[in-house]
Amino acid sequence: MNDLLERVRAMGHRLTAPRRAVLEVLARERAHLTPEELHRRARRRYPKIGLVTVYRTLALLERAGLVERVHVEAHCKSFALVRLVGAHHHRLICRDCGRVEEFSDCALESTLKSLQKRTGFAIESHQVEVIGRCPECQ
Amino acid sequence: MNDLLERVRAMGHRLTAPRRAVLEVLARERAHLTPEELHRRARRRYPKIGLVTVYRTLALLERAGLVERVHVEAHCKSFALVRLVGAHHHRLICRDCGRVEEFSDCALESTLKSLQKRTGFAIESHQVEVIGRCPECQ
DNA sequence: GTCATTGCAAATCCTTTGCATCAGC
DNA sequence: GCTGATGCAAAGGATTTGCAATGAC
Repeated sequence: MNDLLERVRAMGHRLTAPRRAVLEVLARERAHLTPEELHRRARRRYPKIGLVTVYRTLALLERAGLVERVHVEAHCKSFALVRLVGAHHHRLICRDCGRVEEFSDCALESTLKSLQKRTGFAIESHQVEVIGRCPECQ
Repeated sequence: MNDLLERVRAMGHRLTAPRRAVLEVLARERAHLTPEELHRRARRRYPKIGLVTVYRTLALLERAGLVERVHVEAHCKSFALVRLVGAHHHRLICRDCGRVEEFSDCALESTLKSLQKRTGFAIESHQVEVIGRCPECQ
């Protein structure tokens, strides 16, 4: 949590109460949340916070690479904190509670290499999302 | 193309001119398109078609599993035809022209097995998206 | 002829912007 | 105190809905 705050500050941004509230919610809940859900929860910590600020904070955190969109739901409206910061990472998501676990060992290298050979594409990146049910929800 | 039309009809839906137009565009362009782009292109085949019908057709095709959302862009607004129908499949997408290639050999079985063991999640599905530049765009 | 489908307009969301005020540093 | 950040209201987009007219079967 403190490292998150430090990161925001290090990028030259101010550490304001609304930003703290959003980051605290994201860090505490290990799930992906829509801006609306995030707003509702952040309000419990800082009642004055407006939905607009949540949007702006998410945009800031996304630019900073601290938060990413999750693609399980139809419209991809929710966000989750990036934990394996900076590193190559993917997500394992509980379809019931939305809980997010990260992992980095996707073992796709050889698959990508043969794809590249077969299609002629110059492969630049990839994303994996695994859906399941977490131990608690089973 | 004809198999697509047959599928729609087989599900008990009517084969109307607007639906043909949308399917033709999706089948011809090997890329992902937003509802708006799709509308613009479909209009060339059937000028009366409204944007609303494009939305409704996409919803129908998505329910039928013939079309899926693509997640490259920030808001996941675009759709692409599913080619390896029914089968397990993933996408290789050109970041410049949006062209989509499908593949099914992701070789993730052992990765998922060990993930499942490590996290206790009951894994149900996964999706992979690979981004790169196609031969033409390089 | 029947009933699903369409197009239009309007409603409804979701997200972004403009602007005066506020608060970190 | 300077300047970035906030909240509010309003604008802007995207998507959905209501309804009468149309067209597939």
